[in-house]
Amino acid sequence: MYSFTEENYLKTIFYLSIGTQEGVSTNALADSTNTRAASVSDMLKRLAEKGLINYQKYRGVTLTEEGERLALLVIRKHRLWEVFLAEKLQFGWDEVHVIAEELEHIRSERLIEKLDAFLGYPKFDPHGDPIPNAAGEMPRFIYRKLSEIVEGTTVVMTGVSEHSPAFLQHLDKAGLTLGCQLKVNEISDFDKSVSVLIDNVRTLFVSHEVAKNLLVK
Amino acid sequence: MYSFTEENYLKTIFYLSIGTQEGVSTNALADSTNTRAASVSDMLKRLAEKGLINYQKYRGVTLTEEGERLALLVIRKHRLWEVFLAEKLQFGWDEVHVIAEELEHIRSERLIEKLDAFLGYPKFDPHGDPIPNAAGEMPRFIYRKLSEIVEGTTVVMTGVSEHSPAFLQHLDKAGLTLGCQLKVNEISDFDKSVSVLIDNVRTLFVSHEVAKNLLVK
DNA sequence: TAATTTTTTTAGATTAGTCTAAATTTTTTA
DNA sequence: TAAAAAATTTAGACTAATCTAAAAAAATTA
Ligand SMILES: [Mn+2]
Ligand SMILES: [Mn+2]
Ligand SMILES: [Mn+2]
Ligand SMILES: [Mn+2]
Repeated sequence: MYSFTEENYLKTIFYLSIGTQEGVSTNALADSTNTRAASVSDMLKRLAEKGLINYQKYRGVTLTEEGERLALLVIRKHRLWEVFLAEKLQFGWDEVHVIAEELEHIRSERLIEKLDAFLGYPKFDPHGDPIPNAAGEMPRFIYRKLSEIVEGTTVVMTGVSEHSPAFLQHLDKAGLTLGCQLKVNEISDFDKSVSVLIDNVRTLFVSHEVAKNLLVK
Repeated sequence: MYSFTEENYLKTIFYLSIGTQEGVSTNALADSTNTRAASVSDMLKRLAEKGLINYQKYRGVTLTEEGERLALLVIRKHRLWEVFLAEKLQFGWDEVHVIAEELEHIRSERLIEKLDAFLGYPKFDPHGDPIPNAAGEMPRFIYRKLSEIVEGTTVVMTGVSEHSPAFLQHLDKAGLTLGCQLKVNEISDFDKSVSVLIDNVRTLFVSHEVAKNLLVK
């Protein structure tokens, strides 16, 4: 059994490892976990001891196979609870993350398997992120950002790459939800803002900042 | 915000206080929390400091009003989660307690109010125990034990005073569930076992040990 | 490549919660 | 009511997770 803290470190290393081969740096971990580099060094020693990370002093860390499996099981629990909160308890997609941060540490395999069944074996969480399976495996989808789509193309909104309540509430106000159809009418030369036709019914201007964080397929 | 450990102590003091005016002893707490008396003494000092218990050295403890309110809020969460696990996830009433021991510490008022609504504002948990309200108030019902019912009387099973999986599984095997009607046919002079007519259809012999732990009205 | 800056690790403390062993207080017994 | 037993508290240590300050290593810059 691993502590909440250890599980959080594994999860953080997993997220910081995405899209890079290099090890995650001590400072990056200190930033993400709101601790100091010294505390991170201590924890890395312990996680290495337990065979969950590959760690050489001053060299950064990567997860071992077992470490990644554990990280993905925590992420599985996090995302399943988010689905529960959003679909069954009617929480907004901007509210579910903080609560799931606590629920993800509840230790009962049977609980999570039954929850999965109760939810109808969802494949994605409320933000469009894929849910790992019970073996700790997660399909990797490669989506493009709305900001990279050329004029005239029609795409579907499949996810977000920014999960802050402020951003998600902004999308709510704009009426941008997962699954909506987006036709890129025009991209402004001036500020790269995007004019999009939503679900063939209304036109919306999306700032480049927002477009960068909308994942589409 | 109080720690898991502090919440567990409050809950334990609450349960050990039931049916007595006297303070709860250090040893009783050590037994119930699987710690040593010395550890309990330490914790009692801290809880007293925070105004959650009335504590004088060597005299045992009682909860203050605030301490009792907090204990009842933890119990509220525990019992609501038990209802969720039993009714929505199809866990047996013998399985829900251990999982609820973890879930009861999730800190989100909105979560528990939404869970309450989702469950249809249940009044009792799967073992027949009443669920405190959001203000930390709990109705007190006084039920009798089946072992105290005189021959010829008909009663309804409303709860259990023993919550071990072994006992609950035993009741499952015997087909004794909350709400069933029990007519006391005969009480044995020899071993105090009770012959009961269940829901007017079948007769069952219930040992005194079991009868003592069945609450009826 | 030598000096400077940045990053990381070590050293030494702190806090919550726990322990064992010893001291103290209360309760029971004779 | 004094001695013995039981219950409780104190003393002193330990572990996990954190911190600040100092030392050491790596990376950058001149
Ligand atoms: Mn999340
Ligand atoms: Mn977490
Ligand atoms: Mn319970
Ligand atoms: Mn608990």
